[in-house]
Amino acid sequence: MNANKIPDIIIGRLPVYLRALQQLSEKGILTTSSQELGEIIGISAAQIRKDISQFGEFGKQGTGYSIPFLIERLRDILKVDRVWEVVIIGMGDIGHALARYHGFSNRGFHIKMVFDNDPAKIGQKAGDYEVFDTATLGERVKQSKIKIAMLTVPATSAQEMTDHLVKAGIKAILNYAPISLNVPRGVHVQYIDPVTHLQRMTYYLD
Amino acid sequence: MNANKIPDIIIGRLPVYLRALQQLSEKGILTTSSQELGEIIGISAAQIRKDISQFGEFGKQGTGYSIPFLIERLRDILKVDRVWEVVIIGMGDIGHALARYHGFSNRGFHIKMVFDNDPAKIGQKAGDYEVFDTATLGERVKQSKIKIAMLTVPATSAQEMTDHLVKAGIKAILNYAPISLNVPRGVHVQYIDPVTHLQRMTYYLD
DNA sequence: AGGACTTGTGCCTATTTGTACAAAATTTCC
DNA sequence: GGAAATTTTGTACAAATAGGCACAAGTCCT
Repeated sequence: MNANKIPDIIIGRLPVYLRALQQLSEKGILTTSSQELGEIIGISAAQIRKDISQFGEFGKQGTGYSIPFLIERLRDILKVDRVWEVVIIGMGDIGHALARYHGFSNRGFHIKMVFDNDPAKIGQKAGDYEVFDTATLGERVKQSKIKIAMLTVPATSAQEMTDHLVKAGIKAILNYAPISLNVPRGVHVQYIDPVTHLQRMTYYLD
Repeated sequence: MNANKIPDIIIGRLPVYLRALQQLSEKGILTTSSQELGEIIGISAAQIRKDISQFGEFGKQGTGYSIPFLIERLRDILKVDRVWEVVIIGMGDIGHALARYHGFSNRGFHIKMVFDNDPAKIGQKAGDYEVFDTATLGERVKQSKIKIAMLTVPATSAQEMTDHLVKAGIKAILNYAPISLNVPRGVHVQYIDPVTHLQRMTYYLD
């Protein structure tokens, strides 16, 4: 409803809402309620209503939310109403898997270039991409004004590559290396480490 | 200090602490402080002290924390002082990458079996593993009493596979499919979807 | 002995979540 | 056809949770 500062915890839930909405949309469903959405996602209906109402009154009493409209609003809010170009650093198994993944294009992202430092890989194909030398990373990223990187290098070189990326103007890093990255303010990092995710669950097992 | 209920948000930070400590340990460093740890991870020192103090008085004033001791305590708390057997469902690119990843064994996990439903893959090798038919998943998982699964199948079959896994006694699922899973109480799910992670960051970009 | 560090925690503040209800829209049922 | 029941939102208020500050009390080093 207002342009106040939105808590990051709410921002983190919006992509999940969006994903569920697009899934409903693909089934041809046109409206939903906070109740239904909450059951799909596993979040309370009140929380969903409150999160969404931070940005405007998108629902209608008695009816719920128009799915196409809410998708449009969320894509706008999250700035994925456009296509973001992304680079991948590191063409190991994971980088390769990401390069071949077809789930990016219809959700706001396009892989533009991929890099590795292994001479045996440079110049070869990974998915549809020619693998570039990481030595050329700074210049290529700067020139193309790309803001987002996926980092799939070994932990030992992750910080070094991060420094290069930051210097080249990257503002968002999706880090697959099992290490905490040090970045200046204004650069965002998200972590994907299967082991930390698993360890978070073992606490609750017998 | 007490055996109260520990908030999940704290549990979620412990694996990150553990990872940083093991990294320091590999460098041969024997002690650290909440200050130093906080700078590495990007969390306030007070929060780290408070989190750790939930489980006991592991530090020493003036000195900080013994890294080997704190690692031991965290591994105990998170129950990764043992080795958990894990199955992977889905031998696409990501499942294959996980099957070949060598970062599990020294952090508490061991991949025991891998599955796919594609006749062209069943019986073949994926990493060091023979790919089993998902049709045999229920029986094999039940028999080996495995509690943890990594789910790397397409979104369209993720819920169906989840139901099989739950029925077979799986209590923790690391889900790579871009879909929210419906599971009964007592079954834990962690989500890894690169797109939702990316979308969480685009909000902050220009 | 004194100074520099560092923990664990009490207290306070901020953030986050839950509850409940008026108001609006739709559906049901006579 | 219209009244009553049902559904659902958005929000005010309350409760619960999480995080920051600051300091007494140890510990180490010189």
